[in-house]
Amino acid sequence: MKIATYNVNSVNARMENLTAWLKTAEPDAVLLQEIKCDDGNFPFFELRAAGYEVKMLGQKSYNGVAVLCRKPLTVVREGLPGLTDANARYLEVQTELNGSPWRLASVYLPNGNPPYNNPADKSKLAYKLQWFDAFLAHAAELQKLSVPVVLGGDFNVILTPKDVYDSRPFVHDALFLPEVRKRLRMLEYAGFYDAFRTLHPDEPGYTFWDYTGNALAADFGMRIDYLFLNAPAADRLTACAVDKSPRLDAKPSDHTALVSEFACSAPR
DNA sequence: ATGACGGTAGCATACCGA
Repeated sequence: MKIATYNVNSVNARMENLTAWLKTAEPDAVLLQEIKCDDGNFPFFELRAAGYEVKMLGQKSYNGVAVLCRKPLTVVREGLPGLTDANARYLEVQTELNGSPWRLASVYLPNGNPPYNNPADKSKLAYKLQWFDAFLAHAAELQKLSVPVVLGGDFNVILTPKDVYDSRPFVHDALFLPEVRKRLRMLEYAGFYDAFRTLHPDEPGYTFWDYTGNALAADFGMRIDYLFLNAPAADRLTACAVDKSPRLDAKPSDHTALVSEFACSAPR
């Protein structure tokens, strides 16, 4: 049973890539970020035809998250508790996979960097930290669940220096600031396991390569997309890998897919 | 410090991203 996360950078611009990838990768559930449309423009029928139930939290032009699943989905929450957020960044659903209930959330954390025309502006970083704190508080609540939980998406965090081709250009970047990385470690301390790093302690695991320059060819990547698992999900984890194939397609997203595989039941 | 590249809105160019 496979659960993936994929920042598509516009679901409509990526439909050829996405449907081709769904056919070859055969994930049971996919957490999408940056769908960049509202429900009036979302390709419900095409994804249904590809074999997936869909729940989405959309927004015109920017952001937007969705969950695709081979099995029926129930929306548990749109947005985070205690946070008034104009942006569509969090969608939590309940489903049944391999005959047991699973809780899945598609997460798109704010970037946090200032606009180019105002490098001194700290308001986007403040929003990122506020969003992160609301997310951590909710993640702590989710620890009370006994069912497997997967919190996956684009976290916009380079967790450690080995999660980027070179950390030196990023020391003042909102993806690598100490207060941002500390918050992602807090998610781990709260009992959520980094699926990729749990199984691959030394591989880069990059999930993003910039469109510009020779970033892809030179492998100037970063690991900013994650699947975080509570203990019941981590006990079922059998594999986790970056699938670089969507990034190598024509007209790709700048991110690629991260895929975890799970056994039917936890070991005893 | 800036720009490269791509997507969206909307029709020129501004905003956003990481």
